[in-house]
Order: sequence, then C-alpha cells, then structure tokens
Amino acid sequence: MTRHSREDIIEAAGRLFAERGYDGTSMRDLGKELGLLGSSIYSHISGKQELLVAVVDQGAELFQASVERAMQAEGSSRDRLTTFVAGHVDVVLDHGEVSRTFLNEARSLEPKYRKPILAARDRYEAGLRTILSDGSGDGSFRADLNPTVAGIFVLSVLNAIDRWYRSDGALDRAALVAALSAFISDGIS
Amino acid sequence: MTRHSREDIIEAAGRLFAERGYDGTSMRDLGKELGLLGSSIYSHISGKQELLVAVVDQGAELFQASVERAMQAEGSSRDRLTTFVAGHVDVVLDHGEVSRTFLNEARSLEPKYRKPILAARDRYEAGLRTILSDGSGDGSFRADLNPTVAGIFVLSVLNAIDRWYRSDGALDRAALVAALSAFISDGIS
DNA sequence: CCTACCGATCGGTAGG
DNA sequence: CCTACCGATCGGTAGG
Repeated sequence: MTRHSREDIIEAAGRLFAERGYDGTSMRDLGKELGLLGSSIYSHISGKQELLVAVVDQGAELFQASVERAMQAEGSSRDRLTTFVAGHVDVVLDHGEVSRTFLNEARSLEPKYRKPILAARDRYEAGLRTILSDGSGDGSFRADLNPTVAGIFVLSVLNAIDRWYRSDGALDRAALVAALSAFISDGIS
Repeated sequence: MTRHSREDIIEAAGRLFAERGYDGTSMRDLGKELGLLGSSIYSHISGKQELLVAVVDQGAELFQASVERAMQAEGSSRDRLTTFVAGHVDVVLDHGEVSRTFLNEARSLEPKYRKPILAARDRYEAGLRTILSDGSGDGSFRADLNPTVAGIFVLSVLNAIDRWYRSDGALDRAALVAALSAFISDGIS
C-alpha cells in the first residue's frame, strides 16, 4: 500500500530545492507536491537534510561519470574537451533539477556532508584541468594556457547554462554544444 | 541617540543575504550582526523584504552606471568591451555582497519588486549586446558573431567571478581583467 | 532601541 | 500514511 517510493520523494525534493532553494522548501511544501502530509514523509526518510544529501549525491555521480567518459574518449585533447562539454550539457539538460540543486544548494549541506561534495567538484574540475593541460602541451590549445584559470572560465560558462537555456528556444542541444565549444575555443574573435 | 542608520542596516543585510541567502537570514540574525534585537530593526525599516529591495536596487544601479560608462568609452568596440569587463570586475570586487545578493537572491523578491530588477538586468545585457554587435559589424570581432548568445557567455564568465576569485590569491585585479579579456576574445586556442 | 508579546510556520515525533 | 501533537523559530507589533 505504499504509495510513494523513496526515489519519488527524492525526485520531488530535487524539483523543489532547485526551484525554491532548500531553505525555501518546507516539508509541508514537499508533502503537498506528493499529495500527502509533511509529517508522512518521515516514514520514508529520517530528515530534510537527508533529502538534500541524496539529491546532491546524485548530481556528484552524474558529473563524475561524465568527466570520466570525457577523459577516456578517443582522439585529441580537443576531442576530449568537446566530449566534456557535451557530457556536461547532457547532465544539465537531462537532470536539470538535480544539477541545479548540486550547483546552488550545496551551501545548505551540513559541514560533514558538504566536504565530500566540494571534493567531488574538485575532482570534476581536476579532470577538466588535465584535458586543458594536455591540450596545451600537445598543441591543441595555446601553449601559454593557464589550466587552472581556463578551467574556471570553462566551468563558468557551463554552470550558467541552466540559468538561461530553454529547450524550446532557438538552440537545440547540438547547436548549444557547438556554440559553447566555439566560444570556449575561439572566444569572440 | 540613534545608534544605527538605515544605511548600516542595509549594508549588514546585504552581507548576510550574500552569505546565507534571504531565506537563510532571520531578522534576529541581522539584529545580532548589528548588536541589537531583531524587533528593534523595525524602527528603521518596515519589513524584511524592504531590505532585500534596497540591496538589490543598489546592485542594479552599480551595474547600470558601469555599462553606461562602457558604452560611452572612447576607442574601438574592443576598447568598450574591455571597459565593460573592467567595470564589471570593479562592481563585483568593490561591492561583493551587494552584487552577490543582486545576482543570487532576486528570486526571493516579491513579483512587483522582481520585475523592475529583471528589466534592469535586461538593460545591462542589452548594453553588452550593443557593444558586441557593433564590434561584429566593424571588424573588431567575428563577423558571424551571435550577439545574444555571445552576450550570455560573456556574462556567464563575469557573473561567476565571485564564486571563485579571492583578492589574496595569485591574480590581482588587473591580471583578472586581462585573463577574462583574453578568454572572452580568443578562448583557449 | 527594549520589553513583552502575537499568530503562523518550521522540522520533527508518538502512536496508531 | 494520518491524527494529533511538540518546542523552536519565524516576521512582525504595541507600547514605552
């Protein structure tokens, strides 16, 4: 007779956290979203923080799997960068609520849960830095590239996608990846 | 005998809103920051929302003044873009709490206050688009540049600065502007 | 700017 | 999963 699974609840939580923020989402809001009382949620989970941890962990896993695929991709460093960009776009477009919560709500994690998430972000960035650094060495990119700073800039552009991109707009997914890759590679010149 | 001015209170509010978010900041938190009771703040302002409006309005004005200076700058479109980037950096570094609140907490504005803020952002973006479009026409930038998409990418990089830049790090302000300008102009190639 | 509150809402629990 | 709560905290007010 259980009407909702743990997964249902985590998914709905991700939706509300992405829209209203963790602090802006009450357990009663979440209950309403699911069609039950806020207090009833506690038969499935032990606390609100657990929901945030679950959503953010999903985000960490998605991005981690994506960067690993990019680093193992065939071809040049430039190809691996393209794979990285396309993989990031896939995560953001296919798991928008999870990735928004991952990117914007980590500050609401209690310290013990926040630390491994920051570490996961560092690994993601480190993968990108490796691609950039390799490409700088083998002539794919500028020889004087600073991989740390360039990595930050690339992620700045990628992490902002959910703030403006709408799938019903002028750019489809392939055009988005192409526009991103062009800007990252050549800027506006 | 008034110990705090309205400006003091708005400044402290901006600090806490930037750090903890609007929903994560209580009037009692703000009182503690100022050395008085939460209820005492109401002798200076009429509500919490008014504080957010005041902070966000400051942000809108700062960015608006900056884009106007950039558009009136002497020289080529490329010079105006450099001025735009440097001006944005100045706002973010000199008014970090205000700009973070402006960028991240606008969703907590009640609809009637949110609308003019979104309009202010649109004007800021429109100024940038004009610079990009002019530069695409006069040969400063690529002829096939899409000013809308390029503008979004440029602002993505600029709006992320406060998420990573620390003034005690390896880059000083001039080096930051130079790195941003190089990435925006030429990407990583 | 404080004292002394108000009703509403918060995350969460006991018991069924 | 609901009923019926709990103590804590929220934004805010009356009166001084």
